[in-house]
Amino acid sequence: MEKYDHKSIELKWQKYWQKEKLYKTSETRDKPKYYILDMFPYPSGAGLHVGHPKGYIATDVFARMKMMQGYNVLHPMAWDAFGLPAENYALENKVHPRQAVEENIKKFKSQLLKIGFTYDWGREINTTDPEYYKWTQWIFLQMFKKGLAYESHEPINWCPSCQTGLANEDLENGKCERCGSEIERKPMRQWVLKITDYADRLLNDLEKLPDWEESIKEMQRNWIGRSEGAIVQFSVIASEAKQSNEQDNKLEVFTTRPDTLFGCTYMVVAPEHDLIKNYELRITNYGEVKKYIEQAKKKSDLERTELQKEKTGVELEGLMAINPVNNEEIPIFVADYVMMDYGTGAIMAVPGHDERDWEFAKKYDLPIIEVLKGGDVEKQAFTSDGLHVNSGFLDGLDKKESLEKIIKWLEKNKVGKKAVNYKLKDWVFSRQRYWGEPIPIIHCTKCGAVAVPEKDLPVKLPEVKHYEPTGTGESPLANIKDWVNTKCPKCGGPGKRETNTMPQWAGSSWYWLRYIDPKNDKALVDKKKEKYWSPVDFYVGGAEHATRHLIYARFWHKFLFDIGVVNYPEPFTRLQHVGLILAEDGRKMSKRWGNVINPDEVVEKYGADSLRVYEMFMGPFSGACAWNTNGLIGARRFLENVYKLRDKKLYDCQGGDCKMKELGLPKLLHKTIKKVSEDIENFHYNTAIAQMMIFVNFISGFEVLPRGAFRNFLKLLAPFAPHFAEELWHELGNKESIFKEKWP
RNA sequence: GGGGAUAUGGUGAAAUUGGUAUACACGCUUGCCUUAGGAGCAAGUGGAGCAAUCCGUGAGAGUUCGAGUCUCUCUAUCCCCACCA
Repeated sequence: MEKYDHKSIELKWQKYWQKEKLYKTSETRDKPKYYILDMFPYPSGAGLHVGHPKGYIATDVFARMKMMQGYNVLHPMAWDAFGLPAENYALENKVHPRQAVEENIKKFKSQLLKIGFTYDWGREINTTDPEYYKWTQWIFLQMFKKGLAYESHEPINWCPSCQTGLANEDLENGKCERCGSEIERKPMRQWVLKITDYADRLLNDLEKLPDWEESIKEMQRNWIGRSEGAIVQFSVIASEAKQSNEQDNKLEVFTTRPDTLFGCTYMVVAPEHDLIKNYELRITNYGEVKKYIEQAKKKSDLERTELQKEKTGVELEGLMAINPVNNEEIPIFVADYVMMDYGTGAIMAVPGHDERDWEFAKKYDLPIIEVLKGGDVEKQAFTSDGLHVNSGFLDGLDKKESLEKIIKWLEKNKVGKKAVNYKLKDWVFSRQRYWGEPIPIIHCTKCGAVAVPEKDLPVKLPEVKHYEPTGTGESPLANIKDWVNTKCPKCGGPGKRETNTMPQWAGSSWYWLRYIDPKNDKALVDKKKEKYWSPVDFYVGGAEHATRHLIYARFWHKFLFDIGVVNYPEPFTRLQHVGLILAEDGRKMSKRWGNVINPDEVVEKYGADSLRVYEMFMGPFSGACAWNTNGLIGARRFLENVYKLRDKKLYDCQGGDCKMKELGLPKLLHKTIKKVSEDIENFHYNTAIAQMMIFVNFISGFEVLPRGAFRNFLKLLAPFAPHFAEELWHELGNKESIFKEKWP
């Protein structure tokens, strides 16, 4: 009895597959296609830990089954290598980011190669390759031409530690998602992408994605945050100007409940609101107001939201607003419980029916009017629905009727209109860092921001002596004078290059298209090839990308669809998220805790096939699960039990006459084939493996084994333990790869 | 505060349309064989009891001949968002 020697087996078949070019994607389009995609990794300095390959193994099992089922399979892998992690790693280790990325990719790739994936490495791409980011820049230019990329001077999120601006999506509880620093608001020039133009389509088209997990779709819906309501205009008057008939200004608010307008007894603006600056000379207590604003500014976003215990604010004395529905004069406050980010940065306060407004009104002794029946507004805000009272022409109506009526009234009197508001903000698209795609724009004093002509793409990232962030709000590129100074492509006069770079998410927002046609230098992707391969049939990756990468990716794809580059409006037909693998101690695997397990060691000691079987057997695929070395040994033991089957005497069933028929073997085999096939399709890998174990436990008890049953079993096992199955397959006397066989 | 998910042995977890709860694996117990280190093999393993038997899927109610599964209420944990107007 020979011992199962995983090392020689795995090496042997990896070489064989490479030699036979078994995983090269076919260029012919004569078979049905299946495009299965992993979220590609950042090649960080730490290398892979055993959690990373879980999703890759799952897609690999799936891809192998689809191959055997006769599909033309596209299963590629690449590197998302721009962005802060790579740059920070480079700074820490005092090497150039390009060099760091090269080394890290080498390391990652060697780790992946050992696990035996079906990746077609001929389609490997790298987002930092100029031939790749040429097209990232090209997409930006198309957006610029369509007015979807614009410059803004609005205050944005600034991370003082990473020294760069960030998008809303890059924050976590008011802190930098990457380094945990509290972010500041900083007004600065930024490139912004108008993702809000696509908000409705990004939301509505989720309905066309039945094979996306509901939880991910729900996260996207919440992130887009559509709410229907109305914009209402209030006139603002300054008491000193009353007689002089000074033209009044308007203060606009967004509300989902315009029907409660009769209950509005005061207004609040956010500390950053323009109204305050515009009325500086009319606000009689401007000093006090200014002091309050300064204090509010000092508080980070975090403090502003965390200190919910007591609301604060200051009245803008000398100003009054007119409630358009009853012409009542009401006071205006500045208070930091109103956020500049959401709606118009101002609210109409209805203290009878909103808890925050009620709390504020109680504190500052403001009138509370009941306009919905059903509660006691003296005791607390009544936030449920009720019939309207004290509401003039809305009295006696319910929510639906009164909303319709008030919106009609607002529109007729030109003091408001029906409106939709989104939580989604335009995508702040520039970073003041070195390691990113240069934004292909030239600034000219005469012509303004001018697109770099397409023939001059890519705008290559120049070499620079110091790529540390400057901290001045300018990227390190700004110091390279001979790169910055150039000619305006429009008028030929002196121009300066844009020195901001693109955010980390740019390169990953379209990469699945490049795999289809990786070497094309005439177009981003050949449209005929795209029509065949797109959309991605199955996309597997971490849930943490639900509201960033997956929204950005859908946005870019829809844009490319609109300008005719691609044939389909949605990029990913089916989406599945991977559950984390935690460390043995139940915590996240991290260098910090010293609990990281390197797949190289596992492969060395137990073999890639054991690793693959174990990770698929751990539990339901989308659930988090702690690593357990004993469980891994269990997987190895299963393979050893299969290995022992080699010692059994094989016999051929003649004309359906199987000696083991009475024992129920054919029935069990068919059940196993059915269960494994269905479970792979549904990503229930743990039960697929359990069923194979049942099969092996059963046949282990006999001295003989029907050859056909063993052949079929090996085919079922092959996607999970490819080297192992290939070895036993060839031992049976087969000359071709088991992956060229038909799935049972 | 809003949204989503989950809750079954010592552990990871199974259980078609409601139909023998705990498959498969880990761990543990006992024995055998060996005696250097991921050992192997055999038997056992939800709880209580000598036993027949009784009790068991977070808690409580309901529908049903029958509920882990369906309905309602509650509790706990996890994830996402959050002073969202």
